[in-house]
Amino acid sequence: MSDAAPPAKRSRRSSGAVTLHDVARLAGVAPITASRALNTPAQVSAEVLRKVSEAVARTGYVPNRLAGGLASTRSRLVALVVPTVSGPVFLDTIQALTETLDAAGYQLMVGQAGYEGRREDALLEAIIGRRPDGIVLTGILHSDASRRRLLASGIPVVETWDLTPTPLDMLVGFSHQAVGEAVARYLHGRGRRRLATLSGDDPRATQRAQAFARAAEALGLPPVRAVVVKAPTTLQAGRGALTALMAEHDAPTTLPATRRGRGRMAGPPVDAVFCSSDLLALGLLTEARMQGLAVPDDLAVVGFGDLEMAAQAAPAISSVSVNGAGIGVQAARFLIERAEGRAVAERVVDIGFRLIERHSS
Amino acid sequence: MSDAAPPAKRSRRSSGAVTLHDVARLAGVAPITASRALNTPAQVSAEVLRKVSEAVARTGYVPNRLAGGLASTRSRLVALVVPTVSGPVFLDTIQALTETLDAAGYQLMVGQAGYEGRREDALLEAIIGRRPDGIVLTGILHSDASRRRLLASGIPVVETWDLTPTPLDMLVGFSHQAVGEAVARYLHGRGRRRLATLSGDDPRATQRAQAFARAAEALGLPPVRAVVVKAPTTLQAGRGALTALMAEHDAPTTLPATRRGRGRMAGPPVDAVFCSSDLLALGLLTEARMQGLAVPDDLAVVGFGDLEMAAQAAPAISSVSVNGAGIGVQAARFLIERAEGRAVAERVVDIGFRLIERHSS
DNA sequence: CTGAAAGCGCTAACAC
DNA sequence: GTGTTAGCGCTTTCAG
Repeated sequence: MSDAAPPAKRSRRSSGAVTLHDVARLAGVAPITASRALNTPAQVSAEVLRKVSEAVARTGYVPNRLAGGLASTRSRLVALVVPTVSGPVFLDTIQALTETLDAAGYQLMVGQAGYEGRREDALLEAIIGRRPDGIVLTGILHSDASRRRLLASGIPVVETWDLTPTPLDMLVGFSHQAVGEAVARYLHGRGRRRLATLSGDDPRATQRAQAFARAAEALGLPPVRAVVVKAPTTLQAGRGALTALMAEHDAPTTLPATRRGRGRMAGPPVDAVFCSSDLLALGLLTEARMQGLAVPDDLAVVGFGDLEMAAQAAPAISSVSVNGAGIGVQAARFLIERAEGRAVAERVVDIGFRLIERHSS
Repeated sequence: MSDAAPPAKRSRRSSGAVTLHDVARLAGVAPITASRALNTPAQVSAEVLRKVSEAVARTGYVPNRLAGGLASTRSRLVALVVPTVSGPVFLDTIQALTETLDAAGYQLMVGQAGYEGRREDALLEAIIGRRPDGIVLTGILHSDASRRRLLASGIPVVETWDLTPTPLDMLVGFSHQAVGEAVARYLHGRGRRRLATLSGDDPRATQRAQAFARAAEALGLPPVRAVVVKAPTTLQAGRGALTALMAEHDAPTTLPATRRGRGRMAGPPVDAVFCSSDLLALGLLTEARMQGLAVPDDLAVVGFGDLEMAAQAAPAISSVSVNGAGIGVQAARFLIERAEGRAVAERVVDIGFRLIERHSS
């Protein structure tokens, strides 16, 4: 551009950092050639490759991915939306996601939507603005506005940790309904009759608890007592919930009022609890022991998430195990495939779950 | 540009998304005016503001932050480097960081460096390439090459969770040495004489353990037995370590060989253990109880991190509490100040720690 | 295999 | 208050 007469007025800002131009000049090639040496080394002669590498090393050049992303419409960035990072549940997924993406040259951006769903729209706008090559959602999307926005953006999306017949795009998760049913059948099979749930108030925990209650009813069991605590769940909440669970008066249930009170038996009102997290389960178990309730004899406890602490507790806590890392790996693969332009054949993966039986039930 | 004759050949790619141009055209103003309406509404007439807002709403326009960042050299992105997200220790910091940044309109990008320090350089390059407005490091930086790179990039940096006389830039943390000393003095004051450490092999845990051992020596206590496990620490590792800690033969210590064996007394070889995490402490405590060792009578246990589980364990575990959220908030503030162009007066904040005494010691 | 030109979508500098 | 112009640093397109 400025090649001839005027002293090439160094206008405007310029971050001051080394650019591809500088590298190219030092290597004695055109900028585009330097670019190719870095991005598609196969397309360039050995000689050029050597000179460019040397220039990069000498200058400490670090490519500006903002510029690259703008020019190529590929940001090599993947965004993740979690309710909060402070729950241990999604940690394995985050870890696996980061590692798998990283191995393919992508970075992960994490956003917290909170459990209220309040910030979801704002967060999504911030994410879309960065033009990520993919978005991973934990759970399925609530707001309709957000759904439309996402669809309009054309960015590949993976919903995770849930299953729905109407996925936005791609999906890797499992059925919370199936979990609730499996646990109910299991406890029934172990001779438990007075079932209860202790759940955080997030949508997925609620789904499990409701399916659990329905399955219990189908098995001919009395109404399931349901105690709900605020998400994210804590040990403390688990401890505090014992009283509510064991109270003699009728606790709120998910069944119609006409059925309440039917089929009550003598003895403690509850002989098995399905908790929506291992944290709740451990808290409950701790408190039960302190109050002289025998686990599992008086009370069976089943958790969810299969955290290390569930296995290491005394007694060891039965729990529903989900392959969180597997979800992360699969989600990353989906996105990478798409980013590389390959079409994804199977867009939905049910990763399943396992009920791990331990001493608490 | 193309205003006259040729049919303005719609060249090249164009992501297809709505751009500021489209919004401006619809609102009947120049692009820069639309830009101002969005970014600095005070500089624009009410009439223009209304028309632009309407155009944005109608088109579903989401600004391309890649382009904005490139043009303004402000990406509104902050990068965080953690060893791994799978440890609960930094979760509060991540949470607080995300929230504080978010409130100011910044996004957080998370990178995992691993505990090996192997990936650190590559990760840093990936981060610098995104031209974030700030970088938060957990711990202080090891590799010299990385230090130079970071310095050269000119990006504001906050080191956290540690203290050093030679910070790279800004710093918010606490002294691990002071922690080790405080715990040693505390246990000595409680009448414990045969001290031990159980630590992950990360640099900060090692620092605490070594300071603990030196302080014990200064107090005239026998050599401190040191058991080291691989980071990240787990409950399992804590359980497994009991045997090594209680073995009668000499375990490796951090003191010279000539001092070993001096001052040995009758009874169990160890009567107090300082663990580098609450996970280790809880595992140790669980195993001790199973083997019939009374806590705290036979064995005092102190953890680190003050996780909820420490307080909720039975017996409740004494622990060193660090204000992880405070670290996150302060780090975010530092970076925001810098990004807004304000100079940061005090560049180092010692956030301190508290030893929480509970039943385990 | 290498290069020149054009422009991704936005904002900093000046004008008016 | 608003517009014009010129890039930010890179990569695509098209030509050798």
